[in-house]
Amino acid sequence: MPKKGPPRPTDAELGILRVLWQRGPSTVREVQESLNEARPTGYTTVLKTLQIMTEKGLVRRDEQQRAHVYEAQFAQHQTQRQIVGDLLTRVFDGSASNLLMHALATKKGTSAEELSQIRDILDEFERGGR
Amino acid sequence: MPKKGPPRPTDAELGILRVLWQRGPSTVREVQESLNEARPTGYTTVLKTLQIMTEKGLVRRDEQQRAHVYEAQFAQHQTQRQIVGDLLTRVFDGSASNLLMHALATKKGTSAEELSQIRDILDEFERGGR
DNA sequence: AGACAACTACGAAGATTTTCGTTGACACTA
DNA sequence: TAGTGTCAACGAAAATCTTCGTAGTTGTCT
Repeated sequence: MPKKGPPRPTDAELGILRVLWQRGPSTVREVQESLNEARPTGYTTVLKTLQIMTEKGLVRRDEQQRAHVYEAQFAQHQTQRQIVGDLLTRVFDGSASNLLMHALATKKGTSAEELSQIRDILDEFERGGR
Repeated sequence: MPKKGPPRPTDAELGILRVLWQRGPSTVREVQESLNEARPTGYTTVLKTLQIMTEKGLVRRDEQQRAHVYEAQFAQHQTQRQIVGDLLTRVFDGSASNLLMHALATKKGTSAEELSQIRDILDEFERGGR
């Protein structure tokens, strides 16, 4: 059986996904203008990437309107989970504690709030864990 | 000033780095045989990648012996930190708690040991933190 | 209808990544 | 010294990623 998950998005694709997650379903123009604020990006560049992403199944396309509307196929948290899972095995030998340690190390200014938030996650995971 | 950090290793490069971190300084042959166990990889493929990695500064090469000896330029934890830092900003908007949450979610079978280990890290980070 | 603007589709170029075949150098051995 | 095996170097092919120019279509305005 072809049991295939979605491919890992590339850097450019991830940039587009972030826009779609933030804005919701959007036209090419809207995505392009959003990306343009951070970094100059041509219209056809965004269009082409979105077409490829459609082929890959990373986004869905609604062709009802003249300007097609694109929407992320997977929720942000799903994609985040996939990417982290991949990283966990490829870079950290599956050790979540190792991962966290390095994550904290990169952020000198981790707030107390964030730390207690992490503890909450641990508590919940321990309790309901399964 | 050209203040440039090392480039993010590609997938194939990361596979080689993992071998070098595990084995220590190694010849092309040794790396190739090690990689071969997990996935068939040609000798010249490994050699070429190591040459490119040398150009990029990801590995150092000792040409004293006939069979050159390669060594990772950066310690494993340095590279791990770099990769996580990159991921944190590109995928998680800098939220370490978010990152951890998704990391735990991918691993159903996170052991109690691992959880307490994470707590230890938090404690230490909070104490010595900054 | 004619002109104009916005859009999609197509193709291709340039860059990077990954793989491998071939060549020539070097060392060991019979 | 001739033969055999191992090695680095080189180039190139295949795949993927990223960008963009061009063409053709559709909708709108006058």
